[in-house]
Amino acid sequence: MKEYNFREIEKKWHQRWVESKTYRVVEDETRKKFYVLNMFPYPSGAGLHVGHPLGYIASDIYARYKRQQGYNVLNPMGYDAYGLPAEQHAIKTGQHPEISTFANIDHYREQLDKIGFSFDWSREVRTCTPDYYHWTQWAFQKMFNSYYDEELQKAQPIERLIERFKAEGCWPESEQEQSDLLMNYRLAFMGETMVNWCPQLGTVLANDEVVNGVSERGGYPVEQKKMRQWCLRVSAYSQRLLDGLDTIEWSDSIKETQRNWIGRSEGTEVEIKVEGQDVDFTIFTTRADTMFGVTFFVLAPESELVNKVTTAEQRQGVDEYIKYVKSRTERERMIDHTVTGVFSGAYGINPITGDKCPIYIAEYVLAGYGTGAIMAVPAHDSRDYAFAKHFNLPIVPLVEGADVSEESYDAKEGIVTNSPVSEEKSVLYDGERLCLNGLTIKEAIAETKRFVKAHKLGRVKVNYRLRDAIFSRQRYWGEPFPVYYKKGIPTMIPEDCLPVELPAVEKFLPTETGEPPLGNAQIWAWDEQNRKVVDKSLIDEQTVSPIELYTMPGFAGSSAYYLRYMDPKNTEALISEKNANYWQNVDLYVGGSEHATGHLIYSRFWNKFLFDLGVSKKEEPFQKLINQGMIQGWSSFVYRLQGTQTYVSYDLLEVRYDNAAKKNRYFYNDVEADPIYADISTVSGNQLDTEKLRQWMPEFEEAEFVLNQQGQYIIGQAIEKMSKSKYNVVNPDDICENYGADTLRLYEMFLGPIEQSKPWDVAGIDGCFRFLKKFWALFWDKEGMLTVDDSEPSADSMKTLHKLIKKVSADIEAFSYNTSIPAFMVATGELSQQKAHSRKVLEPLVALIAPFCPHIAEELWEAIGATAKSESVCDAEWPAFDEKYLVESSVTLGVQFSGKVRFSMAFPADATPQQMIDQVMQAEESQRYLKDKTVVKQIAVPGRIVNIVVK
RNA sequence: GCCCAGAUGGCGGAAUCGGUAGACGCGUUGGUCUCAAACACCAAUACCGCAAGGUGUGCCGGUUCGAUCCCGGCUCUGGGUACCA
Repeated sequence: MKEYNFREIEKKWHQRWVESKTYRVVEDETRKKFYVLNMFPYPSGAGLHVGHPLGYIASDIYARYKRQQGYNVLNPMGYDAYGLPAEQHAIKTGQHPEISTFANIDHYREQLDKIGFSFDWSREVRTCTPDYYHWTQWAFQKMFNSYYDEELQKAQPIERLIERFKAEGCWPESEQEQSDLLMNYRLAFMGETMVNWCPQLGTVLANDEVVNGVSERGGYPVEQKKMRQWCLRVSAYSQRLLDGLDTIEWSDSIKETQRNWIGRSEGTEVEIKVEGQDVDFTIFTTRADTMFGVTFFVLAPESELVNKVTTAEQRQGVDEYIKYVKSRTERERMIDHTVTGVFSGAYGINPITGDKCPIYIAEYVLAGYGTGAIMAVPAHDSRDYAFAKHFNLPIVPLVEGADVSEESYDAKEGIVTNSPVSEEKSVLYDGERLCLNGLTIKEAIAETKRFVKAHKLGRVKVNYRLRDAIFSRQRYWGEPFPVYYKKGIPTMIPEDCLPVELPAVEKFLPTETGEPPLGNAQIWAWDEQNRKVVDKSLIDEQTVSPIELYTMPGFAGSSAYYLRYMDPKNTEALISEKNANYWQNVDLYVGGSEHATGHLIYSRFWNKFLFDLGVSKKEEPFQKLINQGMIQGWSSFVYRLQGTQTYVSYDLLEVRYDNAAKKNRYFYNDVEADPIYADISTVSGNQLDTEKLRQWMPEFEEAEFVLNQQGQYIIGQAIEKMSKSKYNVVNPDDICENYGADTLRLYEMFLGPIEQSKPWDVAGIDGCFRFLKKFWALFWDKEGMLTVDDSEPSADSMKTLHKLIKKVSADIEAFSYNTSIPAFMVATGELSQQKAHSRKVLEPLVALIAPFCPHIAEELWEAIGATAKSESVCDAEWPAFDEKYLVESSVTLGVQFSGKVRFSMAFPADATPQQMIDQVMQAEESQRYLKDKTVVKQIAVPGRIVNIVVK
């Protein structure tokens, strides 16, 4: 038999695809488009691991399938090339980050090419190249020059706002004041905001880059700091970001995550007067029904009101408290929820009851949400309750039957009472008093809103948790801002001078004076007259001004890359009108769910802005989203006795659970052993190759091992995310080498549902490889000659084929690849049994497997001299399903007695229920189940079941 | 705490409409081939039982002729989020 020589086959077709530009995509108005996209990778030094291709393979199968259906499929790939690891590598080695980044990209490309993707590499983008970040800078400038018009609910040119200010007579004289005024409206603006400052990384971080109070990358502590930063007014789009979720096909869980992140809450703002002072403040509440239960007010420590309100006697205490709050890191605040706070000395007046209530300052109220001030209702809010108990403040229950002696009653269910307790406790407004007694909580909220609105005590307000994104970073390896400071006023470098290229620097660390790394750049000033970047020494504060030293964050370049693929070489625009109209938006986007509150929010925001500008043609960038699960790695541990070079086999250790640290600790003769990662290459099964470990890293050279009785060193194992630092990365290269790309593709899909995370396990890979060999064998006889002929296929073969077409088509549409591979296996077995050699069966079979295993498909397509006109199987028509081949004359069904299946029986396909029942009642097998029994009921559903209920 | 998803053999996982639970692969066992091993191929494989038969989709209950699937109540696991008023 002709051998399945995958190495030769795959090499041949990789060359062929490159030579004949098989995957080049050209806009073609006569064909329907389909846009498939993968989240582009960050090219890390560790290279591609087996987790990366999971999503790429899934989308490649879909792309190839759509292409065989006749769609013009755009399936591009590129690199998210700016990032912290490259910068840190540069700091360590002094080598420019571009060098390591490009080297990593080359390595990625080499690995990707082995797997046989149908990417159109002519459209590759890299976020760090000037021709790409030109348009990142351009979009930033557009945002700077736009504001969000609340009436039109869309972005508008800032000039319109200026005209309006002029018309209303509130346009200031000085340039500085004009700039300050507009900064409150621009979609990209400079703001003095509390930022997540990471001292170790020397930069600010966005909310989604902070996880559990430490930086996502590196895990360094993060503190709150007030800084002037570039921000994007993402919050302006809150409602549209929320509404858009209903129009896209994403998983419920990721939509829900985004809804929570946007955090819309409808509530009421109420104005509170401070007793004896000419100050009021506004509180926000979603529980307007509890106005009668307010016993104190609380301000956030960062609130500007704190200073105004604090009385002289309390000044010292308040100052000390503020100092204490500032000293706490984000992390400490998150972990430690002990009640802290201080009395300001002032009292606020409850406009509904007329009561005066003390105003406290406490860190449990956040400055960034609502108005930074709350009314506290300890009876019905657990946080207020804890605070009231701690400071001995009164607790007034307002819901019938609510017992608040032990804890607050937070539920929004029940009948309102005590509201008001008496007439004196309710202020008269225009002859009306608010009275909520007897209403449900829902009704009471609505009634209070009406009352507050009617008597101008406040307003109904919708708040969003979503914050504006901080858009500057104190780093080198990012997009430079196309901004200079003319007399201190941020000014845009003219659009036609873009891109402003990242300048060269000697050192990638911040300067000695604490400026960001770009402070090291000598040629970094803007000459207005000559319209170019010049040496800093020329700065004269007239026509030559300093350029921004910040760079843009990681999400800048990744927010609109999908648009650039539509027209990657365009030097005049981000995309041409023609290409934008043709490709519209991404039909299928594949990537990890970990981007739910980062990239996938920023991208939607960015696209909505470009949509308002008319550049993007669809309001939502990604119509359908599939989140591939993570492929986890098996991490291996060896256990080193503390203070020694002795490593003890896992099975000899005593494991104790440390409740305080919430982790296991290991002991050998009461000496503690620390788990240390060992590289998976030093391990086979659960045993360590001690020699390999000694050679792996110098720190193990002197290692001594305590082995178990069998003379083995057993390792500890854990399933974790694949990561370089855990030494559990399995790369796809070895699999390609040993089994071929087609087997790898098949196996990764066969592993389980695409959206599910699962540990990498090579155990089943042989099964996939065997299948491909069997599939290959369908086409050749013992002498290695083709067996394909032009004979008429048997009915059985046609049935097998069409069953397969139906199953595979439905599976691909549903991204359920793991179930279509078994279908191929079964069909292959059947066709082999049937000795099917007819071209009419085998040719469609090759077309069916092409999306999964393109190499073997191409080879067979060529070998059998496919009659279909397409040169490459990539363009082979997707076989049409025909029901007629599946029509059966009889149907075999399970026969149930009292709901229990007893035997199976063949029925004519067109039998009526009565005929089926009759047939069962007369059947010999039935008699034993009918004996001595009474028939209670007879049910038959054609094609489904027969059930005879007996007693 | 809140939100979301899930729980099926020794393992990964099928069952897409409420109708024969366990497809397919791995593993295991037996066999063929071989001097032998590997490869390959064939057969068996949910559990208990010699068998007839019985029990089985995390647990308890419900709806139904019939429930892995629908409803109510739990338990556990994974993920997200967390002073958001």
